[in-house]
Amino acid sequence: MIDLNKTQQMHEAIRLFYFSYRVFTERADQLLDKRGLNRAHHRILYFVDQNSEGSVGDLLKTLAISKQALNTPLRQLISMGLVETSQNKQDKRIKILQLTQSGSQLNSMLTATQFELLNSVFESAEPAAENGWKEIMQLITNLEK
Amino acid sequence: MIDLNKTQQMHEAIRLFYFSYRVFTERADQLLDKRGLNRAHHRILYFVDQNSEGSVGDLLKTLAISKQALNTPLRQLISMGLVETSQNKQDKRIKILQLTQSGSQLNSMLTATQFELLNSVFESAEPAAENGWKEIMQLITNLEK
DNA sequence: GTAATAGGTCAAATATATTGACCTGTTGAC
DNA sequence: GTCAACAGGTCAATATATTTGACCTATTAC
Repeated sequence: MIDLNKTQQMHEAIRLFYFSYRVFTERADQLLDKRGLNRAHHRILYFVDQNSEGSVGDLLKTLAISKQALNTPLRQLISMGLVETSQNKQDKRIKILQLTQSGSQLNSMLTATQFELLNSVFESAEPAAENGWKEIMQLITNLEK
Repeated sequence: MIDLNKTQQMHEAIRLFYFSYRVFTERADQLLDKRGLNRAHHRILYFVDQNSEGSVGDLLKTLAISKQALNTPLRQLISMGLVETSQNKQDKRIKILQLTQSGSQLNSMLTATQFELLNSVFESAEPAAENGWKEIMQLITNLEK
């Protein structure tokens, strides 16, 4: 027998993924826009913060974009004094990326809006929901080849 | 006291959202690309299917884009015979959108890859995880103003 | 009869990303 | 020491997305 209910549930899950991601990024996008920045800049700030002292190549792998696509927003962040670079001592070809103090401050502000959103949702949900959500998201992430 | 652990967990949640969404859309994007279509076309197919006999205006509200941005991909789908239009009997200004048989077929194919992904993840996770995930996603979606 | 609505289109501007080609400087293998 | 490989950067051409603004046709509502 065809499980129509299951099909409906799956459609619901797909819709939830789409809308929730949109809501999730909305506030940070607005804040970025005020400074002439966009989601690409946010991702750079976020991952440079998370992988402090990482190289340009590391960032390219993480974001899975071309180096030309990274170049423009990264250069802007550097010239705005939000990201600073240094040289790897062992291998001088490698450029190390780090947030400056103001870069860190902006990143914290952006991230805070997403913190608050997740936090409020985790708190208003059933106690088990947070872990369930994380488990599912982790499993999906792990599917990446 | 500052809860560093909490901060780390929140960072982890943000990262999970980013990567899982990327993985989630990856396969469908590849299939679309083979036909010269993209995610925008997919969204149209998906929401026209979900809200069958909905109007152009309904679709615009759902997708939250400008009518000019909708126009091109929608026109392409119509000329490819994937979406068909008809007129609302009560109000002739309103154009009703529906998937054709081949539009429905393509949509099913695309959606199937996301079904399979979610299904396999829901099945390999703890039994409670699926509902937890849905609850969280629903709560986030409901935050939309 | 006139304003509002649903939908469509042209145009200009902007943004985003891609591929390809080529450059500098550094490292590592031999 | 030479030379290939690598990390990073840049120019150019192209494609694609998406926005705002202006304006158009039908149709409907008052």
